[in-house]
Amino acid sequence: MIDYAAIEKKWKTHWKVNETYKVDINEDKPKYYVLDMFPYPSGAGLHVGHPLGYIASDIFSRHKRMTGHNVLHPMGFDAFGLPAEEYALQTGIHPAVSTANNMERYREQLSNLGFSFDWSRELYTCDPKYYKWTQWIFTQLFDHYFDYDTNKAETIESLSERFAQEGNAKVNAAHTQETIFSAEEWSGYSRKEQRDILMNYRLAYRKVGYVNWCEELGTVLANDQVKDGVSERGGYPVVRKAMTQWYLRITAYAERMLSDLEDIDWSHSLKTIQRNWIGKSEGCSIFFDIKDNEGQIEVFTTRADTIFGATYMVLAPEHDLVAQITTPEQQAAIDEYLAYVNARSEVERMAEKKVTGAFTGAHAINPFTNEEIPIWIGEYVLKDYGTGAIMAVPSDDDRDKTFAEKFGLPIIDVVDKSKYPGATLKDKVGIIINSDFLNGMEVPDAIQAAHQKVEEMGIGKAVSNYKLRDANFSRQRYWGEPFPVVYDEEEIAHMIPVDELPLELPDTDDFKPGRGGQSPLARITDWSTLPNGWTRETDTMPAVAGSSWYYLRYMDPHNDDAFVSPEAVNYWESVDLYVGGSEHAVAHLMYARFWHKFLYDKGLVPTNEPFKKLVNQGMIQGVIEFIFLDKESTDIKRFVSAEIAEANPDHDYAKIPVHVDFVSNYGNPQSFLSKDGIDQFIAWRPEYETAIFESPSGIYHKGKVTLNDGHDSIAMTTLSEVGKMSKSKFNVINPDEVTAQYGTDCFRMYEMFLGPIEQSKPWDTMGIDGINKFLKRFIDLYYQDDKLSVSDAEPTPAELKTLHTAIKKVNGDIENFSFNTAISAMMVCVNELRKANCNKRAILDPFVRLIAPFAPFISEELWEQLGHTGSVHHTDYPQHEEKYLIEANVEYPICINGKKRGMETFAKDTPKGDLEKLVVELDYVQKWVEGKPIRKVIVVPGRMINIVV
RNA sequence: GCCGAAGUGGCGGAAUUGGUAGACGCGCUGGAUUCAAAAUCCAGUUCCCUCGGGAGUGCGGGUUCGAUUCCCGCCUUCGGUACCA
Repeated sequence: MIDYAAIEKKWKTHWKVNETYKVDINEDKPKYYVLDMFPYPSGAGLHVGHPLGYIASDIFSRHKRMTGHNVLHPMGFDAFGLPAEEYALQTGIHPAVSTANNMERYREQLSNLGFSFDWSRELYTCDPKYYKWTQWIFTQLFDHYFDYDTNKAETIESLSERFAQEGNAKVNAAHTQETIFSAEEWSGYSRKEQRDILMNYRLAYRKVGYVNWCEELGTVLANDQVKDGVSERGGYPVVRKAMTQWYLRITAYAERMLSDLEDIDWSHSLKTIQRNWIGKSEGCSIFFDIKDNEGQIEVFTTRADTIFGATYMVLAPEHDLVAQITTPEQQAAIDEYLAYVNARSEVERMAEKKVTGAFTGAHAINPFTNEEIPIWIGEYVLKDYGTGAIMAVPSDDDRDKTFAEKFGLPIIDVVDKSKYPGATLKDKVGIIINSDFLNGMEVPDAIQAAHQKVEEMGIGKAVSNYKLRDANFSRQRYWGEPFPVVYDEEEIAHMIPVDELPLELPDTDDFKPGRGGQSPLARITDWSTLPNGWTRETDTMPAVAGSSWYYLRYMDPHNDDAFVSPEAVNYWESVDLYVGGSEHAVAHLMYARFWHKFLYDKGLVPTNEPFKKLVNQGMIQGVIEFIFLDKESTDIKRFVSAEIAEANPDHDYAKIPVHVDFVSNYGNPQSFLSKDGIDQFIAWRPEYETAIFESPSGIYHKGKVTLNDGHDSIAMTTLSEVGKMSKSKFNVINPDEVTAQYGTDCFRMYEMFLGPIEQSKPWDTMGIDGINKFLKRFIDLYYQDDKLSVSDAEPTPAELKTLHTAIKKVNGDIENFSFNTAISAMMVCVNELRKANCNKRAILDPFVRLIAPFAPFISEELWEQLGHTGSVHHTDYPQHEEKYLIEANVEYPICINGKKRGMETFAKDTPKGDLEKLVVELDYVQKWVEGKPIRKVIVVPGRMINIVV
């Protein structure tokens, strides 16, 4: 009997002392970079869901290593983040302390799972040595703009020189600059004015944005801290508050991020998510004149063909023109509406789609009809999409139609869809009517014709628009990277030079927000105010900052002179295989691609994309168990079991989650709370000490059980629902318990055996004993009467065939990330070797190496017992030899009209023609044919034979 | 609504290019061993059946000698996303 705990301890120490998994640049071997997504070290520790991807990537890494690659497989922590700060607010424990503790726990748990990380490369984002370079990359983004003509980032100095020579009219760059100026005007601007204009071109820039502001809590809230328009904590109202914040101009890279998706090996679904998120739409921008006003309204539309049906316009409530064009008579109505909009949070706006709006009193001129059309404002038009203004075509757009109907605005039909039954307003089909020169055209042609006309008239041009928005990069929080930014007396932003970085996060013990929703850093005035009167930026960066480039730092983690050395990055290039959850599809994976492309433009990295291949692992879900609280019970709380609640669907019950540790038959539909379970529940939730627990089996009250007839014990059945495994759902299963019982290797293989890696599935340990038995039988092959017993006899052809079949299958399956089938191939191998009583070294020696990536501890132990020195993980992976797989005979299934009727064995080299004749003469074939003519005999060599009658 | 993924025994799942449906494992049934149990081992296990067979991969069609696999139309579940002009 093998002592798993002892060998795990032994080899963990051995690997650490001997630096078994340490890796360095080695030009003699092909490199391979395998990366797991950066974990956030939460206080709850690892649960059984986390390791799923780590186990898969570890098996893959070990396999790559054993097939001659120099494998970089690092691990570290995404250590800045909101949970640690919230925890600090509740407990007073400094985020640096709780984060360090959590990381220690993670490190321990991860190394217990036998992962082959090179821990000498560990990094964490809250380390000043690391965030020095996060800050430095930010300063680089600040110093660059994106030029659409060169299609890459260029220095801001070169832009400044161009402005001095020719103004900005011809500059084709990503920007938020609203005015056009000449070279002369530029030279006439003050230093402050020039810097403000440059700010509108920088890749890291400041602008006014909106945050979820909660007055009562005095703080800014993240979207997921807001529920139904009120704060999750306390339920206080949340409004939108304007604040000047830092943004990253990710939109500049929209087109490149979209087209480069073609070249990377990511799942189809992930690419689609990113494509939709970037949301390219092709259309046309058109300027509308405003009656009695010099300004113009620019709109973006994909349906320029419907412009004859544009009977009014709508601006976003935040649109800059609103104040200018509102007439005195309408001022009150507009003010009232703006107040209403401001009181509504983003979330609320999305949740209830009410039709609201107000008339500005102003009119625009439809450039095609020359009609005056009213200008409204309405919250369904978004400031950040397109131009923040639309031409409304109520006859051909659902939202415009609802709006027009509510406010009594005119509707002109411009598209005849009678030829397209079933087409909705969204479909771009039909024949144009009531539209002058466009009449009679099909919609797609009319769109082209309208674009051409718009350009001829000089009132706009065909453009692409993207749904993607620039990234808000400011957080009014403590636990994040400080911006390397100081402001002078004119509020001009200056970057801190690299030799003065890192700008360290100042220490404090007060994590409450500063005044007016500022970051806690704003209260540390001796830090935020400099001796010369300049001030520091007091906001901090979001968690995505550190995770946007960490994969590069692993290549050269201790470098104080550069974010990564050219030598390291030219060797390791980029991540060959990235494994992680699809929940990062639009945040982390977008930002990292954006940063990488910027660094590529600067020549600082040799590749255009950071992650060549990406595999999404599924989630391991948990089962959440509930009992039902009668909402009408007030004095004495009354709980009922799941079947009582089900029987009374009209009664009002609250679903109360129960900690899964108390539940008997956990995970089964018949899960229940026994008397002990109820006792534990009450100990856990003392507020229910006096509650009554009612089930068909009896009643529990204050520790006493009254049983109903026919029952000998109480069972409160619980409702079982599959859901996310989460601390808040009380259904977290910790891997430590499983590994203690079965051993780490068993746990690793069981998680892989559950099914395809990309599929989500609920955790249950029902089948773990199958893996346990398999490992025992595997080890038993090597032992006789508790002693190692391996013979040097020649293996039989059958034994070699068994082994090489497994070798072939396992190699292929690992490459395909199909670990469940690789394991079953090894199971088949063990079963067959057992039947053959095989204990031959020539078979068992390769088998240890074959299983090594899956079961690193057991294999290492057996390898040593077999008398080898050196780690099994540094040996060569077995490769199959075709000669052992060749069979002299083939067993053919014999089918009549596609139905299998029997099996026949023929020599492998029997000619097709002979097979056809032999088969037809078989007794049972004759019986099935019953004299009917045989139309055809199909022989698929090595596969099957089909007789068609 | 839109986008994506997936529907196969009692359960997790397998079937590499259209070629033996249900590998492997769990569970269950029977047997061996045991005073007994656990553990272990052996055998069986898609469903129906008149023991000849018949049906069968979400449902309904189609292509094919042959379809879990390809095509058309639906249904269900899960995940993402949402006033995107």
